[in-house]
Amino acid sequence: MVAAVHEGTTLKAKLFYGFSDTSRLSILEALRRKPLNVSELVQLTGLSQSNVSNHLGCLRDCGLVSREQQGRYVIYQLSDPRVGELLSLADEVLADVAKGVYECTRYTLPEEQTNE
Amino acid sequence: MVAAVHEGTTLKAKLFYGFSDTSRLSILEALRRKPLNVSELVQLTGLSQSNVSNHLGCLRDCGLVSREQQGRYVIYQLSDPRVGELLSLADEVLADVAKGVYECTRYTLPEEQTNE
DNA sequence: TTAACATATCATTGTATGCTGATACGATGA
DNA sequence: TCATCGTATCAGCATACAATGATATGTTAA
Repeated sequence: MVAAVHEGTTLKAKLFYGFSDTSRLSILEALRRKPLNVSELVQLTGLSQSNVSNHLGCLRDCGLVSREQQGRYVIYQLSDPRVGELLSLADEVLADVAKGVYECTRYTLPEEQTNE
Repeated sequence: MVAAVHEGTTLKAKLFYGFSDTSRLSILEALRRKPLNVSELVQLTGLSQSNVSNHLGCLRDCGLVSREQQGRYVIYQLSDPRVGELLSLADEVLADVAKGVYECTRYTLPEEQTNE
């Protein structure tokens, strides 16, 4: 390991990493529509409470979502509209590249769950 | 695990995962400027040949880069201009959110390598 | 065919991290 | 204060995957 990895590259990798997990993506997609508290997110995503909380902590640390306490609820929302834009652009790219991604066997699909 | 994870979400996660590694990002950033063969990428990124080849295989499987054999060289290039756009948009988002991502301790920084 | 170069693949290993269950913390209302 | 609800944190486990080194495949030229 000798090469220069721009600081920017490291940051970008971390940013993308925030989006690279189905659980976190589900959370972000949900928040894209409107702010939600943790319980609502648990309901919508079907993830465990601790799991959601963990991912929220991570997303918050990275500045992708912001947090506001309201009574005993904590409301989360996207901290920047461009977070949503990134998701949209990804959708567009996927519209063309989807087949490739779909067939990509290098990463493990967490088993296709195509209900909804 | 009961909840529905849209197929689209899974795909998006995989797409982002392609961008979530400094090695792959370095490769993509390099290809963003112009098509390159593997040896050039090895040189530019400082990664080992097998490592670069592995990542290229992954990026290719996912449809993010395309491959063209030219004599004994294999030229790689971004398969879609929007791949570059995603990188640009990420840069923009980072311009505002960078501090947060930088200080995000949930993910391990592969030790800051800020030379270049 | 053989040598030399370019790229791809494979097995292995270490590590990072997602998930779970239990528990702690915090806020509200009785 | 106590009970309850909502959220956060922690330890442990299982697993995915990045990196390495060795080797295989493929291409060109002599």
